[in-house]
Amino acid sequence: MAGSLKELSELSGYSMNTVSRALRDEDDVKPETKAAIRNLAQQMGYTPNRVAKSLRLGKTNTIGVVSADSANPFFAEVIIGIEDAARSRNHHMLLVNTEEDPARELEAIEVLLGRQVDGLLLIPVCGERNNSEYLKTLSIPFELIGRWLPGLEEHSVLTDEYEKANEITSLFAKNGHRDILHLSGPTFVSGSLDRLRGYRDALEEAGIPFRDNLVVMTDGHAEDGYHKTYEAIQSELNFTAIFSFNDLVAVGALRALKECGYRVPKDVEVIGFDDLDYSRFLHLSLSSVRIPKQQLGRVAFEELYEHMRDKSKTYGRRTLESRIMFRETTLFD
Amino acid sequence: MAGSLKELSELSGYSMNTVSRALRDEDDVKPETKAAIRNLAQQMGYTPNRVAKSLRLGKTNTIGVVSADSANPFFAEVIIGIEDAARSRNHHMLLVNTEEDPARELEAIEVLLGRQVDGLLLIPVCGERNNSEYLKTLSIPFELIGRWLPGLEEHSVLTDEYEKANEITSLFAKNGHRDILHLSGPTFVSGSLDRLRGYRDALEEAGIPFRDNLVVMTDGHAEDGYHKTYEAIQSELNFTAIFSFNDLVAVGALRALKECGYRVPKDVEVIGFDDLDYSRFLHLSLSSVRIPKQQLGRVAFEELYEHMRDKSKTYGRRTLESRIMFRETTLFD
DNA sequence: ATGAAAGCGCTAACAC
DNA sequence: GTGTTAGCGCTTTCAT
Repeated sequence: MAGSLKELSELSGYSMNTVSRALRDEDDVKPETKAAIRNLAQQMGYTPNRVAKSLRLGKTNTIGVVSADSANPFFAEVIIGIEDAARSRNHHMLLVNTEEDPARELEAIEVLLGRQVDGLLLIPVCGERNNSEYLKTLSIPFELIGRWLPGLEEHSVLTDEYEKANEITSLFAKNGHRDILHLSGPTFVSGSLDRLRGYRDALEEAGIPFRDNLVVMTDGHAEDGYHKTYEAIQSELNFTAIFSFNDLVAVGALRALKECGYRVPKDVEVIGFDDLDYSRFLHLSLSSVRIPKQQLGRVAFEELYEHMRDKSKTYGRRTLESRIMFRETTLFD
Repeated sequence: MAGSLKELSELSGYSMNTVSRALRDEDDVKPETKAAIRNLAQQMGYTPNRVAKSLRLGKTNTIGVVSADSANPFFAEVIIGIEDAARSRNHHMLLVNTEEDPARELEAIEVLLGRQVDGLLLIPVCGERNNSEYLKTLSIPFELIGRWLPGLEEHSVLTDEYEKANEITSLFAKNGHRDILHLSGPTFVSGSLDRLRGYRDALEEAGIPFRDNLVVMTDGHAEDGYHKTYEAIQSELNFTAIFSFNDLVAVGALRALKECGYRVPKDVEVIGFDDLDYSRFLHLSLSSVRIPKQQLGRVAFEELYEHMRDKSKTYGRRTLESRIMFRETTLFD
């Protein structure tokens, strides 16, 4: 396997330079020479060493992807989109997970820089101890996906979460609901805030007083959705509709409702967010907001790619549109 | 940012060699020298260039991960496990997706080799047109995860799928079921075969004749599970139990059963496979086989790591144990 | 159309 | 303890 230009040079009788140019199909090499060299290369199964190339060129054709939560099916889809776009641009992806830990995120970025990635795509850790200040000092291009960081809004590719949260809540209100439980996401995720704001503003617009205890924070997973809903019911918190931070939490909530004898959507209407693949096939197909997950990844990469090609390009926020899917857990359509 | 040893050398007055050794904390450098150099490095925010290091050392501390289906929550978990183990060994991961396409897989491996990865972890495409012959010619270590390839069994880290499939089917049989529908996985996934064999052998052991039409192939996703189950019911295929290839398919099946008026588990018992996170929280918590997904990834990496350290080490198959979780979609326990 | 030589940033072998 | 030198495999001037 492998081999090197030097080896090819010795075997072919041509200089390393000519061999290099021939293999890269430059056009100032005589066709016959080119053919001979390429033949030889093929024969000995030569594979160019991209590490050497990267060192020489000061460019690795590699991006770093720093994900806060890649077990989440939502981000798994986003990452597929990134990979897809990267591949079509001849780039690769070093993937690092942070488990929502800012220290790990910082470390990840540093080590990726050492590895000379050409750009960075992050699903960043939000909340108090975020790395926005550090990110601002970076000398390579970077984009944030599905989340935003104060002062770095222009670096984000987002969706219309506020608008959809607002719309959902407004619809509930129009349908006569006054006690709408919001199973919110963790505060360290910026989307939680956007969705909460949408909820809150919609209530205000509908003239319904906002009530603290109708917002119950979850960690964004099914298990917590289940427990928090269960507890809410036990504590005799009355509600007739649930706007859930995401589908996972909604699945847990549906389970708790069922165990407590509530019928969906008759007694309680439920809507999720994200629209995961299987949500449509649940016992009650789940109403949700369809976010273009793969596209989020693709757009983020393309945006990053632009900045890698033109370092002077200015950043601008991108917002993709999502769509509310009305299914069996809600009554309206 | 960045800088280089040369720069540090000039600024500090020491030779590049000394600088290099100081930064790597070798012990034949005078403590004061070391301190001075490290200080300076810190000051100017020096980050060692790992690309240059890789070239020099002929070692990248990077593994290639070739996944056939990383949108699948099952493999998403596996990949978390890989990443976790890799990180603790100071390795990184180039992730490439193949979408079950052997041509893409081949291309992925080739380009990863060009990138000088030290080892390869694959969730390989199985079936007719697989790349097992090519894999055999590889000069770097590799491991297959959760799937096997003929002639490369020793390179796999697997779970006891056959045994659990057998056990499940036997339990159904003991419970009096004679018409057990198996929603099988696609033939291009080796696990489909193992699970099917387990089903088949169990029937034989129980003296129940195997019937072709009780095995319905799916693509492993919820949507197909739904459609295939729906069709099976419409075609008046009688069955009183379903052994599903995985949880996703089972979710689809549960939906179809509900739409057709069957009650689970009274009319039809259902069991899945894999035990995804949210399966416990479905309307009916799903009985399933809990596969240690992250551990699968971790063990595979450790196995690979051993081989990267000692190229002469012989390969041996690893089989991890899974566990059947009895929940509400089945009657036995 | 082809070749010679330099250099990307690093580490290792060998000297002193 | 520290310095000198060579070289990993590649591309890029600059000659010829």
